[in-house]
Amino acid sequence: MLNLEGTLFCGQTFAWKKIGLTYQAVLEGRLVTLTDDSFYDSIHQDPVLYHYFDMDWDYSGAESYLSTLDPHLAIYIQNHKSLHILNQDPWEVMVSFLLSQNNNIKRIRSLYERLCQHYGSLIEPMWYSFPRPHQMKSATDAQLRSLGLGFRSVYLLDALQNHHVLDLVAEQDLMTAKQTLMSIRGIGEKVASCILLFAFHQMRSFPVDTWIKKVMKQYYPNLDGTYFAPYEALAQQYLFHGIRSDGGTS
DNA sequence: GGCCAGGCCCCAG
DNA sequence: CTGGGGCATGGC
Repeated sequence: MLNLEGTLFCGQTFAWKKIGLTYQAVLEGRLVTLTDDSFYDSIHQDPVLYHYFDMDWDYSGAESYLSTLDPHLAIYIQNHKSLHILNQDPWEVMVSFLLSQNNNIKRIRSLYERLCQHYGSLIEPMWYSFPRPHQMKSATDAQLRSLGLGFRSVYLLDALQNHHVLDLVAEQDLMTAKQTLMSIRGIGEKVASCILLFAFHQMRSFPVDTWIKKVMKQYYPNLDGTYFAPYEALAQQYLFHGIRSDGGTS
């Protein structure tokens, strides 16, 4: 029983909107509409969605392991059970998390949407695809700044010029892949970890942002992500989503 | 009206 | 190599 709202709004993707009881986003060139009730019908009729929602990974096994390992995680997992890690497009994830630095999720969403509207393709009235690199070829620093990217503008321009490194990353081991990604201006340790997790499903990845720093300091002062091995990424998602939506566990 | 946001770059020590 | 200031912008 996948936690659809949690999965779509825990900060791993910025593409989805909730409108009434429906969840909508443009995915691979078409508008997808889901509801909690019809979710399983939808994904079983659609291999693209089935893979996007990562239905074949053993989430309940990992949840059991983490719940037994740690009492704080047990609470967050109970409260938000069955968050999945999506299989997203690497270019889209790279850009999204370039925009994420020193920024908040609301504003990341709005920047993401502006990029779609200015450079993407119109799919249906009001709905645009996320732009492919070739669609942004003419983008200039001034233009991107006028959309509100600020200092992140030069990072996106560098990513545009070097987007082909994503082809290498797919073939590389975790450490090498991270180094490859970090060769792009504006991609450091944290953003690289997010790309490896959200686009390449590296479940050993453990992105550390300001929220995770806080929660690690409070609950695990002498530990790092390896405490949660081999499910670092899933633990990270529950800690991040849990601390932001519930606050502390006690 | 400051403070902060899914950080990173750069430069001083 | 480590620490900390600066960075664009806007939601709160």
